[in-house]
Amino acid sequence: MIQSAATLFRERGVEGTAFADVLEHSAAPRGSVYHHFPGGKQQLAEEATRWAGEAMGAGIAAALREEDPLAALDDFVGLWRAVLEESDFRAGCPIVAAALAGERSPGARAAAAAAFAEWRATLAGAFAEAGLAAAQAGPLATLFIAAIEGGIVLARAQRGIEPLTEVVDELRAVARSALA
Amino acid sequence: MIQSAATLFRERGVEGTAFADVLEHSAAPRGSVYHHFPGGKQQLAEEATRWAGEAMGAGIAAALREEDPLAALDDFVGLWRAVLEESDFRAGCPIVAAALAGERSPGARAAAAAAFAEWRATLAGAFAEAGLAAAQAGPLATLFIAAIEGGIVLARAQRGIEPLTEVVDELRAVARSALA
DNA sequence: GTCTATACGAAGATAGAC
DNA sequence: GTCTATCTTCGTATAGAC
Repeated sequence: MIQSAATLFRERGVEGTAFADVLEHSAAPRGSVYHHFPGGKQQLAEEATRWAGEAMGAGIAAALREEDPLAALDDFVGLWRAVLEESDFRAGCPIVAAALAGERSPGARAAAAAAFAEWRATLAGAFAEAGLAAAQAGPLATLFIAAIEGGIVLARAQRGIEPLTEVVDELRAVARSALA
Repeated sequence: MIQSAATLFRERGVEGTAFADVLEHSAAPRGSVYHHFPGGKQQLAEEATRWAGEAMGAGIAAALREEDPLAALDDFVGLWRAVLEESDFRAGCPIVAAALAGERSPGARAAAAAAFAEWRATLAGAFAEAGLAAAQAGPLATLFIAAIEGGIVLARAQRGIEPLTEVVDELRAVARSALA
């Protein structure tokens, strides 16, 4: 159910996703929602964001453990490319959706901030391991996350993969020159 | 009224903004809404997005006409910093909000794509004028837009300006080395 | 615990008077 | 053209039976 919520947040955003949609999508029992989520939609949004953030963070960490940052970047963007194209550019990042959720879901926003911070730390660690000074690894990690997320937004807007491709090509060049 | 809609989209997104909110914010006459916007909320969202996109595009073009890309970047981000801090990090980019609007506002999404494309062309032109090869100016412009928009999302999530500052510092370095 | 039914409010859209 | 009143739909949340 948390998983379903995260999936729907990708396409419709937090505000645009109704409780009934989540129930339908997850085929969960209708009557027990407020048993498991006494905090209502706020709580569901928060837990879904946290779950998605940690899942993606684990994926990032695993990739960076097995390969260098540049190879991981390619893999990661390949996944995004698949998500975008398979959804006809309707699906985006659930963490971005949560970050932009309004006052009605403050918990989701906080969970999004935590996810971004975790990703940044992981990526910065990998950059440092690859030889970058600590003071440079952090900001570079922020650039990577911001640019990729922004590239996904642009790709969704124009319903084409090119913006993300261009962003990643540029990031690759930046990382190469930074790590050189 | 279009202006009010764009303002509200910044904070609440397209789905999160109610018609009544726009009326209240703009102090516009209640009864004549469907006179001016027979297409309802879809039409309002589309026109507000187009208006905001053109206004921001004009600002970008004006800045790039008077100064070099690096100086314009600083000015532009200074404006964003003010918007973010004055709104306590609740306000973001209305074009991003429109890009993430669901199926219920396809016109807004299209207008967002047009805005991004226009900005990209303007910025790429400035990079070319500054001496960059045409084949490199376009992708670099995409990186700039994606990274800044992503930085704004990150800043809103963590309610702090640092992500945007870091992104811009990195972009400045990238542009310097590209234009060198 | 899970179900159905429903209360309550919000939001988009329309009707008809002025 | 602009107003008030209202219709309908939808969405969150709750109540009470099983």
